[in-house]
Order: sequence, then structure tokens, then C-alpha cells
Amino acid sequence: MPELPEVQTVVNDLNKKVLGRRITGVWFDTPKMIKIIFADKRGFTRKGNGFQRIFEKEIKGLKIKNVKRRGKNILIYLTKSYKLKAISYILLIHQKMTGHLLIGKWRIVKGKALPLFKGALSEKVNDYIHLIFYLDNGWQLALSDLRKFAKVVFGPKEEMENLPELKNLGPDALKKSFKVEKFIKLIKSEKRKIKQVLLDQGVIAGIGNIYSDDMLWQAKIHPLSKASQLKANQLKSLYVVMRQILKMALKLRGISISDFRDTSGKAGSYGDRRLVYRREGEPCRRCGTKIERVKLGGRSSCFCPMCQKN
DNA sequence: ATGACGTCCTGCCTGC
DNA sequence: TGCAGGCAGGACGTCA
Repeated sequence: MPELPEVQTVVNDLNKKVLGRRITGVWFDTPKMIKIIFADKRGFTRKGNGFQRIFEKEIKGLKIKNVKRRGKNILIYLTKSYKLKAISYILLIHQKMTGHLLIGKWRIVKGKALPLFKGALSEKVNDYIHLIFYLDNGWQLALSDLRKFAKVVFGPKEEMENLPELKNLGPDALKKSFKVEKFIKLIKSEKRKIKQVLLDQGVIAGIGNIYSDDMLWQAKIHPLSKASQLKANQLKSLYVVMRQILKMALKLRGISISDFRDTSGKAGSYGDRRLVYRREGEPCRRCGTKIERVKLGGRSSCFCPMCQKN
């Protein structure tokens, strides 16, 4: 499930591979995944499912200007010129758990995308292609998603920037201007358990289940500890390990223990280095105690009962 | 305000 | 070996 390091890996790939390309066409088989936000000729903003033809028509001919990340969202900035003016759009993609953005070549046979060649793209990933953007250099940008949870939203730049899923995001976990003082203030003001707070994108953007487990283990904090009751030195160390772990995972191109792949279908290598995530029953890397798992909400959290006292 | 649970979806794992 | 049932999980909605 892509979190900040995985999403950033994809964004970096895209900036290397698709900048300046023009979209010449689009194919998709799961309209449900796609939403558009669009002002019609009379100025009405229309939102919702059911406008796929407008999506097709509007995205054709747009040029890829830039690719950015906000939290776990991928933002592809697109432009066209109309009457000598540049009009900007954003294509937002959230990969959720099993979404993958891939660059390759496919052809549609009986409504299904088949790879023209495999290369590093495993067959498995190819089985779940649901959306393809055709680019003007012959390559294609595809979205694969086993569980069809991924979300794609398209619309004019200004309206996209006002989407609650972007506007309500907290500071980005790796943003330079996000300092330890601000971090401590944010966490201190939360009455929930620390694990839930870390997963809340409205508090801090970019962290998911994997890295929050590893961060808490590294900082020796129990996942069920009340956020507001954590001591300043604990929070300080949590901030430091948050940065360290995310940066290291980004360097290793993410974690592929579930099924994350980069845009050429290659796995990341953080999985071997992971600290506690999905290591229930295995020995703690510090003290050898068996890693345990607790559930909160619908999420599970792995921790060492010896190192991480509540 | 908080938390617990349901929803979406489907491959995979467990147990009989 | 086969099949049924449960699980995982990000974000969001609903309900107590």
C-alpha cells in the first residue's frame, strides 16, 4: 500500500519519464474509479461519476507540465493553450492499497489490456490494468489496481486545489518547513491514540500503516499510548525517526512486501529492512521478544511488548 | 469529540 | 484437493 516513500518514488519516475508529453487518448474499463469536476458552458460545476465522455474529450491533447505529490496523492499538472491563453488542469491519482502507475505498452483485446511486451512488468500487475493514457511518444501511462480502490479525479486546477481531500491535509511528513515544534504541538493536541493520530492525513500527510508501526517501534512508543500524554522527549524522537525512516524508505524505493511496484514494475527494497510491520510472532530486532499485534479501529498494529511499554 | 464499524474489492490464507 | 469463510486495508460515511 503506497505511502509517502512509494508515492514519491512514482512521482520521481514520472517526472523523469513523462514530462512534456501530450496525452493523445484514454482507455478505461472501470468508470467508477474516475471522477471529474468540471464547469460547463453555463458555469455550473458538475461533479460525480457519469461524465466519462467529458473526461475523455477534455483530457485529450493536454500536455504534462509537472508531477507533484501531496500526502499520498499524485498530482499530474496538465495544460492546454486556448485562444493564446494557457489553461491548467490537475489529474489526481490516489493509489490506495493496490494501485500501480506503470509506463509500458498494452493493447486492448476483448475489453482487456494485454501487455505488448513484459520486460520488468510482471504478468500479475498486467492483469489489473483499468486505465490507460496514451502518450504522443508511443508509450502509455497505465493504472493497475487489483482491488479497484484507487481514485482518479480530474478537473480545472483551481477547483482541484480546493478539493477537501487536498485542502484538509496536514503538513507533509517530509516537508522541510515542518519543524519539530509544530510536530509536537500537533500531536500534543490530540486525545486519540498515537497510532490513529499518525494515520490521520489531516494531522500529518503521507504516513500509513507500515511506516507508523516502524516509527513507533524505533521511538519505543506503544501504539495505544494517548497522544496528548506523550512526553516532549518521546515526541522529539518520534519526529526524528519519522524523517529518518521515510527518507531511508524513499532511498530504497519503497516497500514491496504487499505488492507495490515502481513505474517500470520493479519492487522496492525496504521490506527486508522493515522493523515491525507484519512481523507478528517474529523476534524483536532489539530485544528478541515476540512481536505482538493489536487492533484499533479496523487497523492492525505490530509492536514489541517489551520495548514499547504503554 | 471520539471511536467503532460498514463500505468498496478480490487474492490469499486458514480450517474443515 | 476443494470449498467456504474470513482477512487486509485508505479514506470516508454513519451511528452511538
